[in-house]
Amino acid sequence: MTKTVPEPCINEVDASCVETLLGYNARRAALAVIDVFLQRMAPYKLRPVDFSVASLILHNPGITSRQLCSTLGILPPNLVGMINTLEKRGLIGKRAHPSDGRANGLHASAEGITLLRQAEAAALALEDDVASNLTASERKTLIRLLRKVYQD
Amino acid sequence: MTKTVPEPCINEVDASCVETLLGYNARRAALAVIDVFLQRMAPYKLRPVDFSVASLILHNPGITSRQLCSTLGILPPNLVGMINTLEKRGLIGKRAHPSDGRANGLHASAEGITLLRQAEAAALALEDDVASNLTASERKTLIRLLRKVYQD
DNA sequence: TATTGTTATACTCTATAACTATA
DNA sequence: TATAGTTATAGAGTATAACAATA
Repeated sequence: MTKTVPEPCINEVDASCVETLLGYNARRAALAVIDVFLQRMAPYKLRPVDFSVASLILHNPGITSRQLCSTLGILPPNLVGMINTLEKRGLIGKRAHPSDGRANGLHASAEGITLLRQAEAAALALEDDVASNLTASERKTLIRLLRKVYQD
Repeated sequence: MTKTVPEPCINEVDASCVETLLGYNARRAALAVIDVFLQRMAPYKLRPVDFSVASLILHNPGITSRQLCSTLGILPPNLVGMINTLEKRGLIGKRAHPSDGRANGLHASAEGITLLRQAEAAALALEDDVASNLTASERKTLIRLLRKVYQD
């Protein structure tokens, strides 16, 4: 009989205690996608948040800052800089809101529309790559289940 | 025939442009879980990262800082403070590594083991709550698909 | 020469308080 | 009085460079 000697140094880390947790896996997956996003969207100078903001403006002409904040879960003070940057780049513009003198309606400019369409195509393409280990059906399921987690 | 008047103000925001993206949904879901985590784990004074680090030490006695970093995707300088805090709280301790004089083997103390077992039970309970809209099968599928996104 | 652990530090992201203009 | 947008600022999170001790 060989005596079992205790081995105080870890060769293979057992990460099952965290890998079984939804929060851990969601965060790791989100960071992995964001990592690829930052690389591939660099030509458009759009971070994930900028892209979400600009894309929502593109598809919702006249949307207000407040609506962007509540949709994306951003705090108003943190949106100001993003909007100003997009405006300085000539991608969006502010117009007087038709019924509320305090608010601005946000609209994509002609250049904004052109660039954002390219950016959206690039975003779809990078998501195809980052989800290359998933079938189309699995990807659809994944998104559906993620929405069930954070929606109400 | 009533004339269709263009409506420049958005009543219902169309967020489909971002809600169809994997990255967006993964990030929103991760933030939702982390939000609940911060509230429910406050009694143990453990943020998500602290919990992951401590839990890995508990289940891998003798693990090194370097191993923790590569497992969790943390940078070494950012781990130092967490380890020191856990040590000052008396939850973990450093011992000389058996074969590498540069490294420390990290071990949970008796108090650490007691607290971390409670914390792990609390983590499982809060994940049950945050995933209450999912069946057991859906939750298992969700975690499996998330791992396929960020692994290799 | 390469690696572990560490310090110092810069940069980004997120959160809070308070102000103005309008509803 | 409440809300939209803004400013200033504090705090948390994340990143790089450089160093001492050991492999």
